Amino acid sequence: MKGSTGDSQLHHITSISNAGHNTQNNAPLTVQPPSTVPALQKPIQDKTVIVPSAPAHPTNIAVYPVDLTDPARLTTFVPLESPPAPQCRHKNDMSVPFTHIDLLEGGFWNGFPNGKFAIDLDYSTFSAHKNLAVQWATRGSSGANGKNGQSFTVNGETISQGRESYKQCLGILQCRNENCDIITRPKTHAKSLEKQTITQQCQCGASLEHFPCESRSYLIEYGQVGTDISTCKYRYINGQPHNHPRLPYVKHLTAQESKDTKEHLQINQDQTPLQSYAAGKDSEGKTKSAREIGQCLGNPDTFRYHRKNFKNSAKSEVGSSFINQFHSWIKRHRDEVIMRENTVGREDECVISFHTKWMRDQLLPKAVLIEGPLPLEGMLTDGAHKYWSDLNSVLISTTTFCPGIDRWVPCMFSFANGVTTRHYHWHFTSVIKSIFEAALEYDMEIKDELFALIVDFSDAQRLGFISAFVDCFMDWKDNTRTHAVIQSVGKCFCSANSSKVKRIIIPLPAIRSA
DNA sequence: GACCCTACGTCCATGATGAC
DNA sequence: GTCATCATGGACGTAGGGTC
Repeated sequence: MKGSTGDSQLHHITSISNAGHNTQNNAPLTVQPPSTVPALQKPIQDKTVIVPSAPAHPTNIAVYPVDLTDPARLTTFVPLESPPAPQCRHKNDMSVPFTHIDLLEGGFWNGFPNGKFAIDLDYSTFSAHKNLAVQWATRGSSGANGKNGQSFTVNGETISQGRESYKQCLGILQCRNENCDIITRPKTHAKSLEKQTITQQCQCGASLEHFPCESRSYLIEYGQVGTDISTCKYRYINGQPHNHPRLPYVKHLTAQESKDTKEHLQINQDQTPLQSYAAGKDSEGKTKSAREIGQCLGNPDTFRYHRKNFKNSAKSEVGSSFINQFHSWIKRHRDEVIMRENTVGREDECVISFHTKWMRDQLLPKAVLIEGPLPLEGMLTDGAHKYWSDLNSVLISTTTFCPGIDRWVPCMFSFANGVTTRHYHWHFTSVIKSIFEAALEYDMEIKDELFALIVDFSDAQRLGFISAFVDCFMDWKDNTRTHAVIQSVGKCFCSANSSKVKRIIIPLPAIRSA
């Protein structure tokens, strides 16, 4: 959003300096560590206790403010009484306490794992915790997997045969000014980090110094059956404790924060983005603001980004979601929208056609509606394949030229779940019946010229039009012609398949006399 | 380690709307 | 008409995974 910067992300946190932060693209968010937090580090064996009385929403920043303990607090957890045997081929899981993800402090993956521990997970747990993504600045590597004829892959039956990757922590950037405690997030690409260290300045104007960190975590993926990722298993091994504080600027929502954000967006669907960002509502009144859900939502654009993703995912749920949205749209515009063919549950093809009265009138020859000897304009019909979020569905539209506004305008829209002859049959049935209706309303004679459409070059459109043309005329109470004659008229329209309407109009007198 | 690719996340220009 | 606010979408940098 224009004018918004990362400044606003954390201005409600008292320990954080707002000065000078812009974005990750120029000046990374920097923070003054709280002076009151003691830097107490104990051996890992003394830290194996869950933090008591975990809050209801442990990822809520209002409950868990930015922790800049230096060095960062070790992750607390309850170790398994019967840990699995170490199997890592590089022995990285030797002498490491194992735990379960629910036994970590707060009972969730917070993105700042610190200290030696290991976890075995299945795919559903791994993905539910966002693939154990970390908030540390890291540089990853897939190691020697697959190199030099080695056969370490995700399909390996055991951990020692699995694919191993690691994430190397890149530490932090600290200000060279002794009186400045501002911490800056290092860039992850080697060249970018080098440039950042050389050229970038701290908010206070002093230069930056890179403090590397030796902490490295490992992930082994194994046991996958074929390409079915849901069968994959994981062993995560966290490395040595980090020698620096947490980074003040987090990049990702945790799994719980994602869930909270989704709920927040669900509740506030009818609100504008800024309304729902500022404060939501539920049946009991106001809910918390988006920035209280997660630290990275302090940036309104990040919230907007997740909101867009949420709406897109909702759109892609083509079942009841689409029906609800369409129903809601029709309700809002029931005074303007005229529903035409609706084959839901009636035919094999799903086609829902609709337009407005004004669009219906555009289907008639323009000379009727606008004074003056205007020529009959043609109609173009085409299907847009990427309009709906379901790529198998098509928006079929018939358009015509409107001299009054000097623009091509739509006359009929159809949602269709395909583009077969029958789909076009139902779309053109709507078009032809609408022309009947409009012509009768304007006391016009029903004659073939009214239906001089130009169809596209596909057989489906041509055959669909002929089929609809025949059915509509056969059903017309005043029809005196045989099926064969009507069909020949329809074919004649389509045989003049051209972008020039004049070519269609010319043979009409002969047809009518046939 | 270098390079490539892609998804993610943020910035920014632009247009719509409403208040004054 | 001017200005402020908000919404939208494209551009672009970054992070992370994959490959060599």
